[in-house]
Amino acid sequence: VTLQDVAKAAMVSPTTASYILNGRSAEMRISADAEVRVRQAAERLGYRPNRSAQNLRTATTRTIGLISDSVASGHYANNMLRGASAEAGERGHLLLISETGGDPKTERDVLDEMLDRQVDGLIYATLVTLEIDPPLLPEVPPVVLLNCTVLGDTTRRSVLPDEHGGGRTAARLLLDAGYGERVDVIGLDPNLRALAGPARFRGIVDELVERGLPKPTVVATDWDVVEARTAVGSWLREGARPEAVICLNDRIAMGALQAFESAGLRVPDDVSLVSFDGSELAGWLRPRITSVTIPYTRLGEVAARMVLAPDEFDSAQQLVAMPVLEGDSVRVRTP
Amino acid sequence: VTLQDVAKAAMVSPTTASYILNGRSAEMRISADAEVRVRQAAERLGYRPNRSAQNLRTATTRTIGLISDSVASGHYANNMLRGASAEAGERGHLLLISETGGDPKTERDVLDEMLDRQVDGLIYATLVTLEIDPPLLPEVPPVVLLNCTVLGDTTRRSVLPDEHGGGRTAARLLLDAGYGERVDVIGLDPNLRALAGPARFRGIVDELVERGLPKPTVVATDWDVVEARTAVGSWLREGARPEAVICLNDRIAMGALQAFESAGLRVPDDVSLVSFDGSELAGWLRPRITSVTIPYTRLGEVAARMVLAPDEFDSAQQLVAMPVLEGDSVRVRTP
DNA sequence: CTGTTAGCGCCTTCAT
DNA sequence: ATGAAGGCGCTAACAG
Repeated sequence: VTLQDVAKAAMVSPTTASYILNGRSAEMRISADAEVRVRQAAERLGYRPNRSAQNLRTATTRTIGLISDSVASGHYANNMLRGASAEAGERGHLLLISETGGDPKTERDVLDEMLDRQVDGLIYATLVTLEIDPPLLPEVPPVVLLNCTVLGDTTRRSVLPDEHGGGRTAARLLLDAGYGERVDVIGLDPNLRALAGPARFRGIVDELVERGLPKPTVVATDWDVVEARTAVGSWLREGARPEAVICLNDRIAMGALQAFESAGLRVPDDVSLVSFDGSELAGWLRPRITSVTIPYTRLGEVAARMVLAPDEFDSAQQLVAMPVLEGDSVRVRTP
Repeated sequence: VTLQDVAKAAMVSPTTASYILNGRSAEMRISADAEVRVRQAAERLGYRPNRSAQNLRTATTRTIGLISDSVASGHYANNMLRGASAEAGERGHLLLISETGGDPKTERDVLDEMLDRQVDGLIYATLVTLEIDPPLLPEVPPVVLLNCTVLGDTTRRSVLPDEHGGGRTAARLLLDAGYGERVDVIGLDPNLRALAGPARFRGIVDELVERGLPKPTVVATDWDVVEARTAVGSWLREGARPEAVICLNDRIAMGALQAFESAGLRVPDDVSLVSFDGSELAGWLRPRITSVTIPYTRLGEVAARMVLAPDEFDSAQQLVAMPVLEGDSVRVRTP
């Protein structure tokens, strides 16, 4: 059942029907009578516009493409998808997704594929926050970088968690609880390509230093439960007596927790702990970990909004705040 | 740059160009000369077919829609997306996704939206394995149910993990290690709508009973770390002395582990443990948990394949085997 | 206020 | 072996 049919049934021309069904009857001053007839006919015949035809005609698809290295595989990052999808849906768009596995060739192919399909916008997302070398992204349709940024390019739109601010938050959490003389940071790994760790660390340092407090000591470890357990274990065996630690993510926190436990240290009684990510894991551990959350859903939402309504943003670079997920891993210090 | 342009540049008619570019030159016996000219022209001009036009003309979009209650939010289930996307990609299709949050109204809207867009197939996925009341799904395009099934409908295509077989596997894991007189199952929750628990349990029971072993005892608990910890805790306090337990999922295993530890029971020295899901969590725990894995990626792949190539399947109901993720939580019993 | 007309870019039957 | 012509369903000038 085509627009023609509806028009015929309502005894108007296709044009009139088109305008009415697209909610533009006002600007054409169409008779209320015709309007009703058309709407009823459409309803009665179960008319649905043919999107392919509309697409061809308008060179627009109400579709936004999301290319990712592996967003849909990450265990939390998928919330980015959810957020983006929801926001896109709000605005009458659907999400076309594809993963590249990080392979540049597939990346190009997928990109072309999406452009061929005339997506109205593109989100280029990475699982882990990082700096990328500019892939050959077009200027039209609008592209937004999600969870990544192009080194030194401030004009390219991008959405990132405010890791630095998150670092400050984490530090403040401990400072407010009375710790300050010494804060230990677990998990800085100089080898990682990811931006998150260093940014979080700088945030922590800045917060401490601004208050005239000493820089934190650092325990290096991979971002992995088992590695962290081992690293913290030997650190403790070397005689460390931490009172307040910041783990650079929840998996490290889990490993640290296990190590503390093995060493007879109790959280939060003997050592207070704060971490990052705000994953479900933080809530599963005992005690529940207080964690500075990566706002994945929000990131996705903002990215989609940025694609569909760039004008609603003043800056091309959007930092999304990292809220705190409260747990029971911080004890207020009583002197 | 349109097909016209290419044809003109190659000095052939659009028809000829079309046939060549669609790899159908053979069936039209087009001159090798023309073929080369067209291909070169296309290459030189950077010709890309207009998908919208093709869509309109062929009433086909090389697109498959994936509607889910919240797949993209689950912490592992997103691998379904990955699998589906990869398989679709293999076959030259892109995935159009949308979440409904389980709301029937949005569900209908999204469905219509996808049909309007002429998707070539649909996957209807649920995060948790369950039986659903038939939503108003069409017969065309082909629809495949992913991780869910319509009560009593055996014609409807669906893809599910073989939970029952997984239950057997879990039981066998323990039996092969020398346990058998008593196996305890933790996590059966009669209130849950999900199919997985009961199916896993039946698999376990069947395996035991077939070998003439007693039925397992059951500890009821929610599928949640904290609940499980509490439930197992009181179970132990009531005097239970388990030797071999099957946790109905990894989060329960985590809770149970914590409870065992609190009670001074060590895994696997004092009690052997097997669980389900095969999530990353299983590898993070100490000891690493041996877990019967939900093959999410595979499920997604199979679903996509089923949509695009139904003929490759003999049965409408596909059960995907649940492989074992080996951990260190089972000790071979020495009598 | 409404209808006529002309494509959007491609595929495909039919004629040559 | 190739070209001409029509139409997929819709929108938007332009006329009335």
